Amino acid sequence: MAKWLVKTEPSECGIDDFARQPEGVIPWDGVRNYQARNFLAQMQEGDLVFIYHSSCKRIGIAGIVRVVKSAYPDPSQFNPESPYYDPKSTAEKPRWQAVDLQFERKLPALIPLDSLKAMPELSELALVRRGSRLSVMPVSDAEWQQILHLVD
DNA sequence: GCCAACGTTGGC
DNA sequence: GCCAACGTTGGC
Repeated sequence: MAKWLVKTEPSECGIDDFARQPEGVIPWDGVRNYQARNFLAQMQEGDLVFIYHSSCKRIGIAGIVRVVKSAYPDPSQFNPESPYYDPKSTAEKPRWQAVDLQFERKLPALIPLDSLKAMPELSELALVRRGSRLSVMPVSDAEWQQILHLVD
């Protein structure tokens, strides 16, 4: 079972949006970066995903969700009304993928970005690399454990 | 709100 | 294929 991290603005869709409907499924769509998309496509049912809050007051890892449906063509790419509409995408050759995510748990406390940056064990994690804008990234088992040790 | 870093686009 | 211009990301 692989592990991942996704960035999100909590004003758009944060861990509390998952917690509010713990049985519900939230499509993770709108990813429009090829590297991030390639990681999305690798996600398997049952994989665990850190939810990272960016561009907000309290930046950091807020909780964990679970992949409940592996990659499928992101419907928003076909919808002219959507901000994620991509006119170059076709049903035959969709460019973008989405997965479905479900609430797993909130962390006992938010893990601030500063704490993550301070850990030498995480220096390879794209999240803490200078200037990294990757919004979907793999997390190794070792990194996952190191991160959880900060709060569990 | 600022701005550095980055990814994408498009002219050549 | 190069690279300048542009738009976006995201921490501060």
